[in-house]
Amino acid sequence: MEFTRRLLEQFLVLAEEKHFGRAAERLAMSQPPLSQAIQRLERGLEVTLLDRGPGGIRLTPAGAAFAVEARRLLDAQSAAVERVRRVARGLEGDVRVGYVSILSHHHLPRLLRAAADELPGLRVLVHQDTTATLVDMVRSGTLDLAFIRDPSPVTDELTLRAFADERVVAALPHEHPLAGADAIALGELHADAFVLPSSTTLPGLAAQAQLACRDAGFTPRCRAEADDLSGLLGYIAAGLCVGLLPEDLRHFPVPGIAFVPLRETSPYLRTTVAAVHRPDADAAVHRLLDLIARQRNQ
Amino acid sequence: MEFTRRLLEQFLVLAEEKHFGRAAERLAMSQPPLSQAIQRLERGLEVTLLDRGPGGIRLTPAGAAFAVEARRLLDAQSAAVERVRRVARGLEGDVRVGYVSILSHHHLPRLLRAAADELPGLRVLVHQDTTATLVDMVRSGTLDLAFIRDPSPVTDELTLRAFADERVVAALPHEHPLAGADAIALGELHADAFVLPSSTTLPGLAAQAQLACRDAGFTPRCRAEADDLSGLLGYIAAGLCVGLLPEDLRHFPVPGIAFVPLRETSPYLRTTVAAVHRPDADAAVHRLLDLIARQRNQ
DNA sequence: GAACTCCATATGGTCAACCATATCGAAATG
DNA sequence: CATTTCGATATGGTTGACCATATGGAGTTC
Repeated sequence: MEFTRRLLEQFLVLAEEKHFGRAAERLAMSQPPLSQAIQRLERGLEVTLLDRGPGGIRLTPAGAAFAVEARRLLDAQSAAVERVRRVARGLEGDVRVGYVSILSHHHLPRLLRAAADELPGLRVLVHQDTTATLVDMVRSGTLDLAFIRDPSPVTDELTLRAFADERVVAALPHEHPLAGADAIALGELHADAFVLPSSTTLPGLAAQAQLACRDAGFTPRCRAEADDLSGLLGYIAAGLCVGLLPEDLRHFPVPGIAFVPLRETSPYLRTTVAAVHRPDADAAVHRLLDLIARQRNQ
Repeated sequence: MEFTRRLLEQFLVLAEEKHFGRAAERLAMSQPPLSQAIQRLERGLEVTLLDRGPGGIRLTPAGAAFAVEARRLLDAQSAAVERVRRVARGLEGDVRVGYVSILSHHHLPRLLRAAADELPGLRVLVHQDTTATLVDMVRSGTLDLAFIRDPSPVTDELTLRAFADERVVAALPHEHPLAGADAIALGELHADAFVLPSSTTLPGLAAQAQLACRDAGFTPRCRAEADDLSGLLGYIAAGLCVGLLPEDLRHFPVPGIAFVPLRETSPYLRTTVAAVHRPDADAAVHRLLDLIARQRNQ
């Protein structure tokens, strides 16, 4: 016994019409095969669905129940097909997204909000980790997509898309003598203690800071390293260190910290946000990437 | 495109094995037709379900989604069949049951409790009305089953099953001089005012009371008629009337009323409870009737 | 009782589903 | 480069699903 859509439809029409002849007409077929189809159905279910009285037919209670179930089965099938097609088109489903801590306050929430608005069927599962680990997870397929601050460790078969290019600015405690300046030269910080992103979490940003300072004629005294954003900002807000950080942190006002632009225009004082994914990423990932690209143009 | 159970099963096994050869083996078929079946499925859905990489296959996100949906569809089908069969066997479904008010305190709740225990899948929809209306509703198919006190109006094609035969006893206000007696003769009430069931609601019981009194040598003075049980009992408890009522009302102690057996053994002083239904009633009704029959033997 | 209604049965034809065997082609392996 | 692995393709056969027309048979109606 197979519950062909056709068979279910035949029964449903018959249940409505309560008349083999009229039902057959609506089904664009002749009456005898409809009789046979319903008989097959009843034999398959081992249940009598109709009371064939003279002058027409009536549904048995089982028949009425099956009419409901048949409708449900048809709907369930259509829904299943719809769902699968939406998943295939990337309009529904799960996307596992990784990100580094430093993006958690601005770029990530912006993306999540946009995704929720424009791709409400998508479930974005987020995971924070170090740059290297994220890249490995994308490579191995544990993540579909990762947002990193620094493309340096991405060398091989992965696809990389930069989507924000920002200046690095000085992050100073409010009590720092230069905290009120419009702009400063990096060299003015040569005597300060620095907090740097840990080289495992954000290798690129840490290295860039070193190089920028070298170009400015000094080696930064590194008092602390921090794994994550709140660690970095904590040291600065506490007045213990100064930092060199992407200017997007401005969007997230932290009490006790002033962000001051630098006069230098070195490539070491610029930083990008990039999305990494496997080139064979599925449709949902591409939807997300498109969304990012569109956002950038706004 | 039809979602044959076979086809869904084929996909599910393949999704588990991730290998056409092994899946085909488990499905007791050779590999090529399995390939074709999956291709048909993909063409039908217009969705790629598998990534055929060298060294095996992987499910696409849509494929994974469809695996879930396929399992659901199969389960839904089985559930539908199960449900319909249970309805056909009378283990599930709705039964519309009518009853007269006088049964509401004892016989009906007993039945409902027993039904809930032994036929938990059955939904019993109850409706209270007069005897005549109930019988009409059963005849017309508005009700499946009705419990009445008095079979008199059931004359035609309906089936009747008596399931309780009880004495009629005197219902006296506590302050009545005979309220404390072990038993009384009906004649002792010849001077009392009576409350009788209304002749529309319970025609049999009203007529029986009249006849019993006539046999005892007097015509009862009827001070009141009541449509329902609380009306009847209300008049008695208020001390305004005496009544002749089925002894099952004892099970429902009413403050202010004493039930006193009668010495007479007239057929007019016996009353039955009966179930009425159409002879072609469905399985659920017969389950209920069987349940009543079994209860009676306990 | 003749005509009619309505569903069941009988018979036959078409076609797609389903399966098998044999073979191909691409990629990985040693 | 030969071999192996693994899925796709080619070809052919069987079967059941599905439909049509013609007919039967029970019950109703005039």
